[in-house]
Amino acid sequence: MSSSNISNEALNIFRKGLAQFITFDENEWTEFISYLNYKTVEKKDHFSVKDKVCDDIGFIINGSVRYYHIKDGTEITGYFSFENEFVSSYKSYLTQQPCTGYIQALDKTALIIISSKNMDLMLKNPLLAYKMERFGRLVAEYYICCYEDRITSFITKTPEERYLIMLQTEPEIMQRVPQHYIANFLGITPVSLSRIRKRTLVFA
Amino acid sequence: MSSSNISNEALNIFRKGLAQFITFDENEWTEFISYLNYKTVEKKDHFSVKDKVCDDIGFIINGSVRYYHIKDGTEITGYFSFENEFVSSYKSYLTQQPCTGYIQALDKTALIIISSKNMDLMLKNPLLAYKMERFGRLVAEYYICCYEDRITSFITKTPEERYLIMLQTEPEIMQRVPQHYIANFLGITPVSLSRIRKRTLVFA
DNA sequence: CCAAAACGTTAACAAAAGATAAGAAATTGT
DNA sequence: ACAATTTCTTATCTTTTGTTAACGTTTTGG
Repeated sequence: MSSSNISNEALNIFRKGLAQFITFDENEWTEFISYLNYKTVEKKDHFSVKDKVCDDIGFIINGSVRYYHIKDGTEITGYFSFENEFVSSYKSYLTQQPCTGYIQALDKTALIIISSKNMDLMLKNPLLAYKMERFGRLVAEYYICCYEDRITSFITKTPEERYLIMLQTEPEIMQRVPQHYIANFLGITPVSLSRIRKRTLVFA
Repeated sequence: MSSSNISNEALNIFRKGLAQFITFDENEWTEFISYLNYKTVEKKDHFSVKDKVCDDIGFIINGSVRYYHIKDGTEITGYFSFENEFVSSYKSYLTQQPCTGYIQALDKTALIIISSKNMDLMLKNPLLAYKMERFGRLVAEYYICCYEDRITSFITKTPEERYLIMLQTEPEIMQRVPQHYIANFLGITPVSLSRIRKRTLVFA
């Protein structure tokens, strides 16, 4: 894991990615980027670890990560993040409580980082406060929608249905991550997913 | 379903409930409450219905509601809200897309309502905009934490474990809500929950 | 390039959950 | 108070999933 200055290329990618939520004028942008850091995480290294507070929210410039828990000595992968997405152990970041799981890079991953300290400073900086509150609101609302869908699928769908839906709605994830992580994500074992695949005979 | 003016008692309950997220000075409060409505929903009536946009977010003064989907003609209850909690079909409210499910009162329920139109107006009202952005952020972040926990439990726990944890962490819900709704909430059938209860022999 | 590790499939068996139906118990509405 | 409805349990049977282990393939790391 290394930190350094941020390239203009990375900043431009970030600015485009943020446009989904908020845009800055030049004054604001200049101020905003003074609060950012840059970090790279080598493949298999960890972005955050269990029992430590996750102090950072990251925006992935390139690479990918998974979030996993350990249960009975076995890793269980709960979600993934890819380029142009945020990654954090949100509950830990937001509440400053220790993480219950790990975030690990699946590839060498480059991120722009907003530390919780810098986020707090921006929320107190008159030039940025309003926009950062709004930014935080819109990002949180975006994730609420994602999470709501996911919970609904656990409640109303069978594992097989969740798999078939995922094939259609998230073909990218299906191709980029190992199948046993997908199984965890769907809430089943890798063996069970292999059987579902054989049963449904839908190979994308 | 009826609307009317809001009693001071209800407003005080609301103000206390909001204090978890945000406080208002008297000027702000006077302005804020001019955007609120009051509504009662009779037992078994609906707060929001499938295929219509959920235009309201409600704060429950008293009563309770459940959120359910219909799958193959059967109702599947996804969550509950009680006194001093918010209720909405959040994704529909936030994105202005039609609901995928129903929100129904379990008892006669009284709510203070923030319509999405009034929320938009407050977000444009200079006296309130900043605080409402912040309020929205904090509420959304609160729900992200709840949802994250729930997804993690679907990924890492068995139905039996989820039941036992729920007994400990949400005894209130267990007592107030019919068991077959709890089963849905846990992601299993009512018959299966009955078996788990027999197996574990833990009756609160 | 080779050994080790990781990954996916399959099989066999056990455990759990789903589906359906029947009946008891509790609640509700009139 | 009592009939109707809802709720919970139980039983039976089927389907699915979990568990463990074996095996072949692919990928990884030196």
